[in-house]
Amino acid sequence: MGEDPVSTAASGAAKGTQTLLRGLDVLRLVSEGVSDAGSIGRALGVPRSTAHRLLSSLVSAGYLHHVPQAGYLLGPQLIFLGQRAAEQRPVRSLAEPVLRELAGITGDTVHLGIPDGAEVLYLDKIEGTRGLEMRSRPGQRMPLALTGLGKAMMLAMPEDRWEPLYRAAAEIQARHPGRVPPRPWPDFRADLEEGRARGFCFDLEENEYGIRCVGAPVRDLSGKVAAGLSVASAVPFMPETRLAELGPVVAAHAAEISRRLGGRSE
Amino acid sequence: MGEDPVSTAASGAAKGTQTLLRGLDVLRLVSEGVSDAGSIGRALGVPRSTAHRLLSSLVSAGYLHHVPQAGYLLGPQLIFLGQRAAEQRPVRSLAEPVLRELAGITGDTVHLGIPDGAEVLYLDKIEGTRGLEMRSRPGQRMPLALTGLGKAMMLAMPEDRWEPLYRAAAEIQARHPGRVPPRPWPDFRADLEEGRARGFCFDLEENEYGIRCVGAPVRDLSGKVAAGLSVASAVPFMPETRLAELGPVVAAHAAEISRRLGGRSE
DNA sequence: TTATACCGTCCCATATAGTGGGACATATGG
DNA sequence: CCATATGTCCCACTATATGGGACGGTATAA
Repeated sequence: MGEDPVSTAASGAAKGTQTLLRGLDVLRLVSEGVSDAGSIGRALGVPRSTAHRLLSSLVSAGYLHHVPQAGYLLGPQLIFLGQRAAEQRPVRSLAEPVLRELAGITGDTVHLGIPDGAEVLYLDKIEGTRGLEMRSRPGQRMPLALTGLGKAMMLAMPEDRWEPLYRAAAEIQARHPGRVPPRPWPDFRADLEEGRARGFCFDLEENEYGIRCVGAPVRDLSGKVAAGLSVASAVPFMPETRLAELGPVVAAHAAEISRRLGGRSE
Repeated sequence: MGEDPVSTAASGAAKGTQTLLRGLDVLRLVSEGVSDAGSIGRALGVPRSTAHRLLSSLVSAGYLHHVPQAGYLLGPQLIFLGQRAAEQRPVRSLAEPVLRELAGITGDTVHLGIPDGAEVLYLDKIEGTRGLEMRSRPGQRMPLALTGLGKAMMLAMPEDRWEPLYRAAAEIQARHPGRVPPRPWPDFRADLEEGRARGFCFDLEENEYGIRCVGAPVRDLSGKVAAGLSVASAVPFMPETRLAELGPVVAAHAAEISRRLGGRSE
């Protein structure tokens, strides 16, 4: 049938193992709240019969949970694997206590991410105590140039990578009509250069209206960028003066994580 | 070929969809640190060729990450789904702020779990500030009768379920030589009865040497058990006097979660 | 209340889709 | 330097997933 071009986003014909990929797509659908065999079959373009078989297998393996007259939910095995996946990135475990301390000091939401191609991959998120909720989640991806976190990492990259990353981001943003358009390249570049000089950068509602943040890069012992760190909050909590005093604090915590990365490798 | 009987443990012939189940087994193996196609094929009883095809598919779907000359790691998609899986349990989101407060007050590690058959499923864990690390993880399972958290939930169950749960736990424990053997049934039962009268229960190094904890059950609006809550720490931080004063605090927080469950259903 | 639509579950003939043996290039270690 | 091991690719074979359909139970509509 017709494929909606928005679904699996990137690569179209991922080769190999149809059954496995279908099963994984079932997980994705359930994570989006589709919770009965009929709808899942429809979304996948397969008969209910097939969808049901996949669902049963996933349930029996603990990847899904089936609540009799309610539907399917993501299962405990995914909670477990998700935890493990996060732990397998050494940066994440090393950084966690530092993030927690920073969240405690500032009261705001703290993010940790690593660069992955032209995107930032969110690895951890410590909620602030102001009770406001951000859309970001660990495991999520965003173009590097569009977030404070991503820009923080760009500060520690060679300058010749800036423009391609900016272009990639602008292109993606252009495909989503509702989004905030990125600022012009010269401004963007100037902003990054200022940031590099200071050691930290700002995001003044560029990514999301109403949210401001301060970020700084984490480097490994060779000096290359290993991760990024940001503190985010709603505009009323983030006046210019606070942004300015938060900068060095964030940079210091990023440096502390860098220091810890120097220890053991495992 | 010969199957080692320890591998997939529980259910033998899970019917249906071999390919999918194999793929999921690959995820499990990678989570255990097996990180190359050869070993994975061997552990699964399939040729490298097949293992490689599964691995590639999982990589292309973002469930695994492949580091060229190092091996396979759990991928970002699992971090994302794990997060979602935890959020899809309403208890977890409702309880989190309460857990955090309790962790703040006590300085110790706080666990949240729900009953799942004869086991407790850990849903959330807030680390204490004493810097000691416990083996428990969200997504993990343990027999109900062997943990403070599990016993807390048993307090809110009908008495006729106590003995079968105790037996199930004892049986499992018997299969693991190194573990602490459970106390005799009459003692266990008496302990639970005292606990029910008080509204909270203790775990005095029954599950793990050196760890003591205090737990209390969370009930839904119909009065049935919905979850359990426990505060755990090392013996030096948990003298008898502290256990006694912690009890009512834990019970009060459990009650607060129960109250919050009364709100909306979604 | 009765009627209807939908869901979960199971079965089975068909051919599609996964399988696994093997070959090749590249990288690691002795 | 050679030996070992890993990622990658190919292709004939058949084991395996597929999907049409039927049945019983449950919620929603009439």
